[in-house]
Amino acid sequence: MHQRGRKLETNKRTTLRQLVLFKEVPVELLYQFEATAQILTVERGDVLKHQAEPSDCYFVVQAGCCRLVQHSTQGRDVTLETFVADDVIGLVIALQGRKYPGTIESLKTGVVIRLSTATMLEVVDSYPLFYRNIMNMMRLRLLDAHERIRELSTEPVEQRIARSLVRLVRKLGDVWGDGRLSFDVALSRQDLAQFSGTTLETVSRVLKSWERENIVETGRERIIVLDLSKMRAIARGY
Amino acid sequence: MHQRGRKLETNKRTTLRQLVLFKEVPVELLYQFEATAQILTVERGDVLKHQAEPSDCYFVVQAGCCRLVQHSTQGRDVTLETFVADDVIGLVIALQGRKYPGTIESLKTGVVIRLSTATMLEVVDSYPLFYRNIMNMMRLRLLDAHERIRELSTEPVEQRIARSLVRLVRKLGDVWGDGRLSFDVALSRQDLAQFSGTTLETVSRVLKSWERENIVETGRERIIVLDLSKMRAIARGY
DNA sequence: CGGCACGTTGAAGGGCTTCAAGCTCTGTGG
DNA sequence: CCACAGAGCTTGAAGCCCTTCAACGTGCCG
Repeated sequence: MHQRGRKLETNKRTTLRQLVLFKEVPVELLYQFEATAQILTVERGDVLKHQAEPSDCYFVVQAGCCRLVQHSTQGRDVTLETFVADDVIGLVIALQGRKYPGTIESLKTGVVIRLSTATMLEVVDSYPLFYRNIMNMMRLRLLDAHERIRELSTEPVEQRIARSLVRLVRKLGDVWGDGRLSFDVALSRQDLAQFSGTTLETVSRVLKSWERENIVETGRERIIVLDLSKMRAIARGY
Repeated sequence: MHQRGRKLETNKRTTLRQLVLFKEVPVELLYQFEATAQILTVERGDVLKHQAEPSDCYFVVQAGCCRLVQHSTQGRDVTLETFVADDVIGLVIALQGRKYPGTIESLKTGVVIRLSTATMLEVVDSYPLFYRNIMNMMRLRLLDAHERIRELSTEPVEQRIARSLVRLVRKLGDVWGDGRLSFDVALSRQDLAQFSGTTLETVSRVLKSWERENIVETGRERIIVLDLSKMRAIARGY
Protein backbone atom coordinates (compact mmCIF):
# COMPACT_ATOMS: atom_id res chain seq x y z
CA MET A 1 0.00 0.00 0.00
CA HIS A 2 1.55 3.30 -1.00
CA GLN A 3 0.67 6.82 -2.04
CA ARG A 4 0.49 7.63 -5.67
CA GLY A 5 2.73 10.20 -7.28
CA ARG A 6 1.99 13.69 -8.47
CA LYS A 7 0.03 12.60 -11.51
CA LEU A 8 -2.80 11.29 -9.38
CA GLU A 9 -2.50 14.11 -6.85
CA THR A 10 -3.66 16.61 -9.47
CA ASN A 11 -6.75 14.46 -10.00
CA LYS A 12 -7.65 14.49 -6.37
CA ARG A 13 -10.33 17.10 -6.77
CA THR A 14 -12.15 15.33 -9.57
CA THR A 15 -11.82 12.05 -7.70
CA LEU A 16 -13.41 13.51 -4.59
CA ARG A 17 -16.14 15.22 -6.56
CA GLN A 18 -17.24 11.92 -8.06
CA LEU A 19 -17.93 10.36 -4.67
CA VAL A 20 -21.51 10.01 -3.53
CA LEU A 21 -20.43 11.20 -0.10
CA PHE A 22 -19.60 14.60 -1.58
CA LYS A 23 -22.54 14.88 -3.95
CA GLU A 24 -24.06 18.38 -3.86
CA VAL A 25 -21.25 19.60 -1.64
CA PRO A 26 -20.12 23.16 -2.57
CA VAL A 27 -16.76 23.38 -4.31
CA GLU A 28 -15.16 25.65 -1.76
CA LEU A 29 -15.93 23.07 0.91
CA LEU A 30 -14.41 20.38 -1.22
CA TYR A 31 -11.11 22.27 -1.13
CA GLN A 32 -10.92 21.69 2.60
CA PHE A 33 -11.36 17.97 2.22
CA GLU A 34 -8.93 17.91 -0.65
CA ALA A 35 -6.14 19.39 1.43
CA THR A 36 -5.70 16.35 3.63
CA ALA A 37 -7.06 13.62 1.36
CA GLN A 38 -4.69 10.87 0.30
CA ILE A 39 -5.23 8.57 -2.61
CA LEU A 40 -3.90 5.10 -1.90
CA THR A 41 -3.50 2.11 -4.13
CA VAL A 42 -4.06 -1.10 -2.27
CA GLU A 43 -3.32 -4.74 -3.00
CA ARG A 44 -5.02 -7.93 -1.91
CA GLY A 45 -4.33 -8.48 1.76
CA ASP A 46 -3.37 -4.91 2.59
CA VAL A 47 -4.71 -3.80 5.94
CA LEU A 48 -6.17 -0.30 6.21
CA LYS A 49 -6.91 -0.50 9.92
CA HIS A 50 -6.25 -3.11 12.53
CA GLN A 51 -8.82 -4.32 15.00
CA ALA A 52 -9.11 -2.07 18.08
CA GLU A 53 -6.93 0.60 16.49
CA PRO A 54 -8.11 4.08 17.43
CA SER A 55 -9.10 6.24 14.54
CA ASP A 56 -8.22 9.67 13.23
CA CYS A 57 -9.29 9.07 9.65
CA TYR A 58 -11.86 7.34 7.51
CA PHE A 59 -11.87 5.86 4.02
CA VAL A 60 -13.88 5.85 0.84
CA VAL A 61 -13.43 3.01 -1.61
CA GLN A 62 -12.98 4.33 -5.12
CA ALA A 63 -12.21 1.05 -6.84
CA GLY A 64 -11.73 -2.49 -5.63
CA CYS A 65 -13.21 -4.10 -2.57
CA CYS A 66 -12.49 -4.18 1.15
CA ARG A 67 -13.94 -6.09 4.03
CA LEU A 68 -14.39 -5.77 7.77
CA VAL A 69 -13.26 -8.98 9.41
CA GLN A 70 -13.39 -9.86 13.06
CA HIS A 71 -10.89 -12.26 14.53
CA SER A 72 -12.31 -14.66 17.06
CA THR A 73 -10.31 -16.22 19.84
CA GLN A 74 -9.83 -19.72 18.39
CA GLY A 75 -8.78 -18.61 14.95
CA ARG A 76 -12.19 -18.59 13.32
CA ASP A 77 -12.57 -15.27 11.54
CA VAL A 78 -15.87 -13.73 10.55
CA THR A 79 -16.45 -11.28 7.74
CA LEU A 80 -18.92 -8.68 8.95
CA GLU A 81 -19.18 -6.32 5.99
CA THR A 82 -17.88 -5.76 2.51
CA PHE A 83 -17.21 -2.38 0.98
CA VAL A 84 -17.15 -1.60 -2.72
CA ALA A 85 -16.91 1.55 -4.80
CA ASP A 86 -18.40 4.61 -3.07
CA ASP A 87 -18.78 2.85 0.25
CA VAL A 88 -17.57 4.81 3.25
CA ILE A 89 -15.54 3.03 5.91
CA GLY A 90 -15.24 4.05 9.53
CA LEU A 91 -16.69 7.55 9.28
CA VAL A 92 -18.87 7.34 12.36
CA ILE A 93 -16.18 5.57 14.32
CA ALA A 94 -13.80 8.38 13.42
CA LEU A 95 -16.30 11.17 14.21
CA GLN A 96 -16.90 9.71 17.62
CA GLY A 97 -13.30 8.76 18.29
CA ARG A 98 -14.02 5.06 18.74
CA LYS A 99 -11.99 1.96 18.07
CA TYR A 100 -12.44 -0.28 15.06
CA PRO A 101 -14.51 -3.39 15.78
CA GLY A 102 -12.40 -5.42 13.36
CA THR A 103 -9.72 -5.29 10.73
CA ILE A 104 -10.27 -3.47 7.45
CA GLU A 105 -8.61 -5.43 4.70
CA SER A 106 -8.44 -5.08 0.93
CA LEU A 107 -9.63 -8.06 -1.09
CA LYS A 108 -8.10 -7.03 -4.38
CA THR A 109 -6.13 -4.35 -6.15
CA GLY A 110 -7.96 -1.06 -5.82
CA VAL A 111 -7.96 2.60 -4.95
CA VAL A 112 -8.96 3.91 -1.55
CA ILE A 113 -9.19 7.52 -0.45
CA ARG A 114 -8.02 8.30 3.03
CA LEU A 115 -9.62 11.36 4.61
CA SER A 116 -8.73 13.02 7.85
CA THR A 117 -11.44 13.26 10.46
CA ALA A 118 -10.61 16.85 11.36
CA THR A 119 -12.17 18.42 8.27
CA MET A 120 -15.38 16.48 8.55
CA LEU A 121 -15.64 17.24 12.25
CA GLU A 122 -15.39 20.95 11.51
CA VAL A 123 -18.02 21.14 8.82
CA VAL A 124 -20.46 18.30 9.43
CA ASP A 125 -22.68 20.24 11.81
CA SER A 126 -23.31 22.86 9.14
CA TYR A 127 -24.27 20.43 6.45
CA PRO A 128 -27.24 18.23 7.36
CA LEU A 129 -26.75 16.60 3.98
CA PHE A 130 -23.77 14.73 5.41
CA TYR A 131 -25.76 13.53 8.38
CA ARG A 132 -28.62 12.36 6.21
CA ASN A 133 -26.19 10.42 4.04
CA ILE A 134 -24.49 8.88 7.04
CA MET A 135 -27.80 7.94 8.61
CA ASN A 136 -28.94 6.23 5.48
CA MET A 137 -25.71 4.30 5.12
CA MET A 138 -25.98 3.12 8.69
CA ARG A 139 -29.62 2.20 8.30
CA LEU A 140 -28.79 -0.02 5.35
CA ARG A 141 -25.92 -1.67 7.20
CA LEU A 142 -28.07 -2.34 10.22
CA LEU A 143 -30.75 -3.80 7.97
CA ASP A 144 -28.17 -6.06 6.41
CA ALA A 145 -26.79 -7.12 9.77
CA HIS A 146 -30.26 -7.97 11.03
CA GLU A 147 -30.93 -10.04 7.94
CA ARG A 148 -27.78 -12.01 8.57
CA ILE A 149 -28.73 -12.57 12.21
CA ARG A 150 -32.05 -14.01 11.13
CA GLU A 151 -30.36 -16.21 8.54
CA LEU A 152 -27.75 -17.51 10.96
CA SER A 153 -30.43 -18.17 13.56
CA THR A 154 -32.88 -20.08 11.41
CA GLU A 155 -31.47 -21.25 8.11
CA PRO A 156 -29.43 -24.33 7.18
CA VAL A 157 -25.92 -23.99 5.83
CA GLU A 158 -26.66 -24.53 2.14
CA GLN A 159 -29.20 -21.73 2.17
CA ARG A 160 -26.82 -19.40 3.95
CA ILE A 161 -24.05 -20.04 1.47
CA ALA A 162 -26.50 -19.31 -1.34
CA ARG A 163 -27.49 -16.07 0.37
CA SER A 164 -23.85 -15.07 0.74
CA LEU A 165 -23.30 -15.67 -2.95
CA VAL A 166 -26.39 -13.73 -3.99
CA ARG A 167 -25.33 -10.89 -1.75
CA LEU A 168 -21.79 -10.93 -3.15
CA VAL A 169 -23.08 -11.06 -6.71
CA ARG A 170 -25.11 -7.95 -6.06
CA LYS A 171 -22.05 -6.13 -4.75
CA LEU A 172 -19.17 -7.55 -6.73
CA GLY A 173 -20.81 -9.42 -9.56
CA ASP A 174 -19.50 -9.18 -13.07
CA VAL A 175 -22.11 -10.01 -15.68
CA TRP A 176 -20.65 -11.71 -18.72
CA GLY A 177 -22.03 -11.58 -22.24
CA ASP A 178 -23.79 -14.90 -21.97
CA GLY A 179 -25.58 -14.08 -18.72
CA ARG A 180 -23.16 -15.90 -16.48
CA LEU A 181 -21.96 -14.16 -13.36
CA SER A 182 -18.52 -14.29 -11.87
CA PHE A 183 -16.65 -12.41 -9.22
CA ASP A 184 -13.68 -10.33 -10.13
CA VAL A 185 -12.35 -11.06 -6.68
CA ALA A 186 -10.26 -14.04 -5.69
CA LEU A 187 -12.78 -15.79 -3.48
CA SER A 188 -11.56 -18.86 -1.67
CA ARG A 189 -13.69 -21.52 0.02
CA GLN A 190 -12.32 -20.16 3.27
CA ASP A 191 -13.55 -16.65 2.46
CA LEU A 192 -17.02 -17.87 1.56
CA ALA A 193 -17.12 -19.87 4.77
CA GLN A 194 -16.36 -16.71 6.74
CA PHE A 195 -19.27 -14.98 5.06
CA SER A 196 -21.67 -17.80 5.77
CA GLY A 197 -20.68 -18.90 9.24
CA THR A 198 -19.48 -22.36 8.31
CA THR A 199 -16.31 -24.28 7.47
CA LEU A 200 -14.33 -24.42 4.26
CA GLU A 201 -14.99 -28.17 3.91
CA THR A 202 -18.74 -27.68 3.97
CA VAL A 203 -18.49 -24.88 1.42
CA SER A 204 -16.46 -27.15 -0.81
CA ARG A 205 -19.03 -29.94 -0.60
CA VAL A 206 -21.95 -27.62 -1.27
CA LEU A 207 -20.25 -25.98 -4.25
CA LYS A 208 -19.44 -29.40 -5.69
CA SER A 209 -23.05 -30.50 -5.41
CA TRP A 210 -24.17 -27.30 -7.10
CA GLU A 211 -21.64 -27.90 -9.81
CA ARG A 212 -23.18 -31.31 -10.50
CA GLU A 213 -26.53 -29.54 -11.00
CA ASN A 214 -24.97 -26.94 -13.29
CA ILE A 215 -25.84 -24.08 -10.98
CA VAL A 216 -22.24 -22.94 -10.61
CA GLU A 217 -18.86 -23.55 -12.10
CA THR A 218 -15.93 -23.50 -9.72
CA GLY A 219 -12.21 -23.23 -9.84
CA ARG A 220 -9.36 -22.27 -7.64
CA GLU A 221 -10.48 -19.07 -5.88
CA ARG A 222 -13.07 -18.58 -8.58
CA ILE A 223 -16.83 -19.04 -8.66
CA ILE A 224 -19.07 -18.55 -11.66
CA VAL A 225 -22.81 -18.53 -11.16
CA LEU A 226 -24.45 -20.16 -14.15
CA ASP A 227 -28.03 -20.12 -12.96
CA LEU A 228 -28.77 -17.14 -10.78
CA SER A 229 -32.49 -17.84 -10.51
CA LYS A 230 -31.84 -21.32 -9.12
CA MET A 231 -29.29 -19.78 -6.78
CA ARG A 232 -31.87 -17.29 -5.54
CA ALA A 233 -34.39 -20.10 -5.10
CA ILE A 234 -31.97 -21.96 -2.83
CA ALA A 235 -31.29 -18.74 -0.95
CA ARG A 236 -35.03 -18.41 -0.31
CA GLY A 237 -35.20 -21.94 0.99
CA TYR A 238 -36.62 -24.00 -1.89
CA MET B 1 -52.77 -0.29 24.54
CA HIS B 2 -54.51 3.02 25.19
CA GLN B 3 -53.86 6.70 25.83
CA ARG B 4 -53.75 7.89 29.38
CA GLY B 5 -56.16 10.47 30.71
CA ARG B 6 -55.67 14.15 31.47
CA LYS B 7 -53.62 13.54 34.58
CA LEU B 8 -50.74 12.17 32.58
CA GLU B 9 -51.24 14.67 29.76
CA THR B 10 -50.28 17.52 32.05
CA ASN B 11 -47.06 15.70 32.83
CA LYS B 12 -46.14 15.38 29.18
CA ARG B 13 -43.64 18.19 29.26
CA THR B 14 -41.70 16.88 32.24
CA THR B 15 -41.81 13.40 30.78
CA LEU B 16 -40.31 14.57 27.51
CA ARG B 17 -37.70 16.67 29.24
CA GLN B 18 -36.39 13.67 31.13
CA LEU B 19 -35.59 11.76 27.94
CA VAL B 20 -31.99 11.49 26.85
CA LEU B 21 -33.12 12.21 23.30
CA PHE B 22 -34.16 15.70 24.38
CA LYS B 23 -31.27 16.44 26.66
CA GLU B 24 -29.98 19.99 26.14
CA VAL B 25 -32.85 20.77 23.81
CA PRO B 26 -34.21 24.33 24.31
CA VAL B 27 -37.58 24.53 26.02
CA GLU B 28 -39.31 26.38 23.22
CA LEU B 29 -38.37 23.54 20.88
CA LEU B 30 -39.73 21.03 23.32
CA TYR B 31 -43.14 22.69 23.00
CA GLN B 32 -43.27 21.66 19.38
CA PHE B 33 -42.60 18.04 20.20
CA GLU B 34 -45.03 18.17 23.08
CA ALA B 35 -47.92 19.22 20.85
CA THR B 36 -48.15 15.91 19.03
CA ALA B 37 -46.62 13.56 21.59
CA GLN B 38 -48.80 10.82 22.98
CA ILE B 39 -48.14 8.92 26.15
CA LEU B 40 -49.23 5.32 25.86
CA THR B 41 -49.44 2.60 28.43
CA VAL B 42 -48.68 -0.78 26.95
CA GLU B 43 -49.20 -4.34 28.12
CA ARG B 44 -47.29 -7.53 27.43
CA GLY B 45 -47.90 -8.56 23.84
CA ASP B 46 -49.09 -5.16 22.60
CA VAL B 47 -47.80 -4.40 19.13
CA LEU B 48 -46.56 -0.87 18.44
CA LYS B 49 -45.80 -1.47 14.78
CA HIS B 50 -46.26 -4.41 12.50
CA GLN B 51 -43.60 -5.74 10.18
CA ALA B 52 -43.46 -3.87 6.84
CA GLU B 53 -45.80 -1.18 8.11
CA PRO B 54 -44.84 2.24 6.77
CA SER B 55 -44.02 4.78 9.39
CA ASP B 56 -45.12 8.30 10.28
CA CYS B 57 -44.04 8.19 13.89
CA TYR B 58 -41.39 6.90 16.24
CA PHE B 59 -41.29 5.86 19.88
CA VAL B 60 -39.30 6.36 23.02
CA VAL B 61 -39.59 3.83 25.79
CA GLN B 62 -40.14 5.51 29.12
CA ALA B 63 -40.73 2.43 31.21
CA GLY B 64 -40.95 -1.24 30.43
CA CYS B 65 -39.37 -3.11 27.60
CA CYS B 66 -40.05 -3.68 23.90
CA ARG B 67 -38.45 -5.83 21.27
CA LEU B 68 -38.01 -5.93 17.53
CA VAL B 69 -38.92 -9.38 16.29
CA GLN B 70 -38.69 -10.67 12.76
CA HIS B 71 -41.02 -13.40 11.57
CA SER B 72 -39.41 -15.99 9.38
CA THR B 73 -41.31 -17.99 6.79
CA GLN B 74 -41.58 -21.30 8.65
CA GLY B 75 -42.73 -19.86 11.94
CA ARG B 76 -39.34 -19.42 13.56
CA ASP B 77 -39.17 -15.92 14.93
CA VAL B 78 -35.99 -14.06 15.74
CA THR B 79 -35.59 -11.25 18.22
CA LEU B 80 -33.27 -8.66 16.71
CA GLU B 81 -33.19 -5.95 19.37
CA THR B 82 -34.55 -5.06 22.75
CA PHE B 83 -35.47 -1.58 23.87
CA VAL B 84 -35.59 -0.37 27.44
CA ALA B 85 -36.05 2.99 29.14
CA ASP B 86 -34.72 5.90 27.06
CA ASP B 87 -34.22 3.79 23.95
CA VAL B 88 -35.55 5.29 20.75
CA ILE B 89 -37.43 3.07 18.34
CA GLY B 90 -37.79 3.63 14.62
CA LEU B 91 -36.57 7.21 14.44
CA VAL B 92 -34.36 6.78 11.41
CA ILE B 93 -36.92 4.61 9.67
CA ALA B 94 -39.47 7.36 10.23
CA LEU B 95 -37.18 10.19 9.12
CA GLN B 96 -36.46 8.37 5.90
CA GLY B 97 -39.98 7.12 5.36
CA ARG B 98 -39.00 3.45 5.36
CA LYS B 99 -40.83 0.33 6.40
CA TYR B 100 -40.28 -1.51 9.64
CA PRO B 101 -38.00 -4.54 9.29
CA GLY B 102 -39.97 -6.40 11.94
CA THR B 103 -42.67 -6.12 14.55
CA ILE B 104 -42.28 -3.88 17.59
CA GLU B 105 -43.82 -5.60 20.57
CA SER B 106 -44.04 -4.82 24.24
CA LEU B 107 -42.68 -7.47 26.61
CA LYS B 108 -44.31 -6.14 29.75
CA THR B 109 -46.43 -3.38 31.19
CA GLY B 110 -44.82 -0.06 30.46
CA VAL B 111 -45.05 3.47 29.16
CA VAL B 112 -44.12 4.43 25.64
CA ILE B 113 -44.10 7.87 24.12
CA ARG B 114 -45.28 8.15 20.56
CA LEU B 115 -43.89 11.10 18.63
CA SER B 116 -44.87 12.30 15.21
CA THR B 117 -42.17 12.40 12.58
CA ALA B 118 -43.22 15.80 11.26
CA THR B 119 -41.79 17.81 14.14
CA MET B 120 -38.46 16.07 14.09
CA LEU B 121 -38.22 16.40 10.33
CA GLU B 122 -38.73 20.15 10.62
CA VAL B 123 -36.12 20.83 13.25
CA VAL B 124 -33.51 18.09 13.00
CA ASP B 125 -31.40 19.89 10.40
CA SER B 126 -30.97 22.84 12.73
CA TYR B 127 -29.86 20.79 15.70
CA PRO B 128 -26.75 18.71 15.04
CA LEU B 129 -27.15 17.45 18.58
CA PHE B 130 -29.99 15.25 17.39
CA TYR B 131 -27.90 13.84 14.59
CA ARG B 132 -24.99 13.11 16.87
CA ASN B 133 -27.30 11.31 19.26
CA ILE B 134 -28.87 9.31 16.48
CA MET B 135 -25.51 8.39 15.01
CA ASN B 136 -24.27 7.16 18.33
CA MET B 137 -27.38 5.09 18.91
CA MET B 138 -27.00 3.48 15.52
CA ARG B 139 -23.31 2.86 16.02
CA LEU B 140 -24.01 0.97 19.21
CA ARG B 141 -26.75 -1.07 17.59
CA LEU B 142 -24.57 -1.97 14.66
CA LEU B 143 -21.80 -2.96 17.05
CA ASP B 144 -24.23 -5.17 18.88
CA ALA B 145 -25.53 -6.72 15.69
CA HIS B 146 -22.00 -7.50 14.52
CA GLU B 147 -21.21 -9.13 17.83
CA ARG B 148 -24.22 -11.36 17.46
CA ILE B 149 -23.23 -12.29 13.92
CA ARG B 150 -19.84 -13.38 15.15
CA GLU B 151 -21.37 -15.35 18.00
CA LEU B 152 -23.88 -17.11 15.77
CA SER B 153 -21.14 -17.90 13.26
CA THR B 154 -18.61 -19.37 15.60
CA GLU B 155 -19.95 -20.24 19.01
CA PRO B 156 -21.81 -23.31 20.31
CA VAL B 157 -25.34 -23.02 21.64
CA GLU B 158 -24.59 -23.07 25.35
CA GLN B 159 -22.23 -20.14 24.97
CA ARG B 160 -24.76 -18.19 22.93
CA ILE B 161 -27.49 -18.69 25.49
CA ALA B 162 -25.10 -17.49 28.17
CA ARG B 163 -24.32 -14.42 26.08
CA SER B 164 -28.01 -13.69 25.61
CA LEU B 165 -28.54 -13.89 29.34
CA VAL B 166 -25.59 -11.64 30.13
CA ARG B 167 -26.82 -9.16 27.57
CA LEU B 168 -30.35 -9.26 28.97
CA VAL B 169 -29.07 -8.87 32.51
CA ARG B 170 -27.24 -5.73 31.49
CA LYS B 171 -30.39 -4.27 29.97
CA LEU B 172 -33.18 -5.63 32.13
CA GLY B 173 -31.45 -7.03 35.14
CA ASP B 174 -32.78 -6.43 38.61
CA VAL B 175 -30.16 -6.78 41.31
CA TRP B 176 -31.50 -8.16 44.52
CA GLY B 177 -30.17 -7.51 47.96
CA ASP B 178 -28.20 -10.72 48.12
CA GLY B 179 -26.44 -10.20 44.80
CA ARG B 180 -28.72 -12.44 42.79
CA LEU B 181 -30.03 -11.17 39.49
CA SER B 182 -33.44 -11.70 38.05
CA PHE B 183 -35.43 -10.27 35.20
CA ASP B 184 -38.53 -8.31 35.84
CA VAL B 185 -39.77 -9.56 32.52
CA ALA B 186 -41.66 -12.74 31.91
CA LEU B 187 -39.04 -14.61 29.92
CA SER B 188 -40.06 -17.95 28.48
CA ARG B 189 -37.73 -20.63 27.10
CA GLN B 190 -39.14 -19.77 23.73
CA ASP B 191 -38.16 -16.10 24.12
CA LEU B 192 -34.64 -16.99 25.16
CA ALA B 193 -34.38 -19.36 22.21
CA GLN B 194 -35.33 -16.51 19.88
CA PHE B 195 -32.54 -14.40 21.34
CA SER B 196 -29.96 -17.14 20.97
CA GLY B 197 -30.85 -18.71 17.67
CA THR B 198 -31.85 -22.09 19.00
CA THR B 199 -34.91 -24.09 20.07
CA LEU B 200 -36.91 -23.97 23.27
CA GLU B 201 -36.01 -27.59 24.07
CA THR B 202 -32.31 -26.88 23.95
CA VAL B 203 -32.74 -23.82 26.15
CA SER B 204 -34.65 -25.93 28.65
CA ARG B 205 -31.89 -28.55 28.76
CA VAL B 206 -29.13 -25.99 29.14
CA LEU B 207 -30.94 -24.12 31.89
CA LYS B 208 -31.54 -27.38 33.75
CA SER B 209 -27.87 -28.28 33.59
CA TRP B 210 -26.96 -24.84 34.88
CA GLU B 211 -29.46 -25.25 37.66
CA ARG B 212 -27.71 -28.45 38.74
CA GLU B 213 -24.48 -26.44 39.00
CA ASN B 214 -26.20 -23.67 40.96
CA ILE B 215 -25.53 -21.07 38.32
CA VAL B 216 -29.18 -20.21 37.84
CA GLU B 217 -32.52 -20.83 39.40
CA THR B 218 -35.44 -21.26 37.04
CA GLY B 219 -39.17 -21.21 37.16
CA ARG B 220 -42.08 -20.68 34.85
CA GLU B 221 -41.14 -17.68 32.70
CA ARG B 222 -38.60 -16.70 35.31
CA ILE B 223 -34.82 -16.91 35.45
CA ILE B 224 -32.63 -15.92 38.35
CA VAL B 225 -28.90 -15.73 37.83
CA LEU B 226 -27.17 -16.88 41.00
CA ASP B 227 -23.58 -16.77 39.79
CA LEU B 228 -23.01 -14.03 37.25
CA SER B 229 -19.25 -14.52 37.06
CA LYS B 230 -19.69 -18.18 36.11
CA MET B 231 -22.31 -17.10 33.61
CA ARG B 232 -19.89 -14.62 32.07
CA ALA B 233 -17.19 -17.28 31.97
CA ILE B 234 -19.46 -19.57 29.95
CA ALA B 235 -20.35 -16.66 27.69
CA ARG B 236 -16.64 -16.16 27.02
CA GLY B 237 -16.22 -19.80 26.16
CA TYR B 238 -14.69 -21.38 29.26
C1' DC C 1 -61.04 -28.51 38.47
C1' DG C 2 -60.25 -28.63 33.82
C1' DG C 3 -58.02 -26.43 30.10
C1' DC C 4 -54.08 -24.39 28.35
C1' DA C 5 -49.71 -22.65 27.91
C1' DC C 6 -45.30 -23.50 29.44
C1' DG C 7 -41.80 -26.75 30.63
C1' DT C 8 -39.30 -31.22 30.89
C1' DT C 9 -37.39 -35.34 29.19
C1' DG C 10 -36.31 -39.17 26.08
C1' DA C 11 -35.20 -41.19 21.83
C1' DA C 12 -33.97 -40.96 17.13
C1' DG C 13 -31.67 -39.06 13.61
C1' DG C 14 -29.34 -35.86 10.68
C1' DG C 15 -26.75 -31.94 9.48
C1' DC C 16 -22.58 -30.24 10.05
C1' DT C 17 -17.94 -30.19 12.00
C1' DT C 18 -13.64 -32.19 12.72
C1' DC C 19 -9.73 -34.71 11.53
C1' DA C 20 -6.99 -36.62 8.19
C1' DA C 21 -5.12 -37.78 3.87
C1' DG C 22 -4.41 -36.92 -0.66
C1' DC C 23 -5.05 -34.05 -4.70
C1' DT C 24 -4.49 -29.82 -7.88
C1' DC C 25 -3.02 -25.68 -9.17
C1' DT C 26 0.33 -21.79 -9.11
C1' DG C 27 4.42 -19.55 -8.54
C1' DT C 28 9.32 -19.94 -7.89
C1' DG C 29 14.09 -20.98 -7.84
C1' DG C 30 17.60 -24.12 -9.23
C1' DC D 1 12.18 -25.95 -17.94
C1' DC D 2 11.05 -28.79 -14.40
C1' DA D 3 10.75 -29.90 -9.71
C1' DC D 4 9.19 -28.60 -5.58
C1' DA D 5 6.91 -26.16 -2.01
C1' DG D 6 2.89 -24.37 -0.46
C1' DA D 7 -1.60 -22.78 -0.61
C1' DG D 8 -5.98 -24.04 -1.91
C1' DC D 9 -9.28 -27.74 -2.70
C1' DT D 10 -11.50 -32.38 -2.40
C1' DT D 11 -13.10 -36.35 -0.21
C1' DG D 12 -13.94 -39.82 3.30
C1' DA D 13 -14.95 -41.40 7.83
C1' DA D 14 -16.28 -40.66 12.47
C1' DG D 15 -19.04 -38.67 15.49
C1' DC D 16 -21.19 -35.10 18.10
C1' DC D 17 -24.04 -31.37 18.76
C1' DC D 18 -28.27 -30.04 18.14
C1' DT D 19 -32.86 -30.41 16.27
C1' DT D 20 -37.05 -32.73 15.82
C1' DC D 21 -40.84 -35.30 17.34
C1' DA D 22 -43.44 -36.93 20.83
C1' DA D 23 -45.23 -37.72 25.32
C1' DC D 24 -45.74 -36.40 29.62
C1' DG D 25 -45.33 -33.01 33.64
C1' DT D 26 -46.51 -28.67 35.91
C1' DG D 27 -48.09 -24.40 37.13
C1' DC D 28 -51.70 -20.89 36.38
C1' DC D 29 -56.19 -18.85 35.54
C1' DG D 30 -60.82 -18.88 34.56
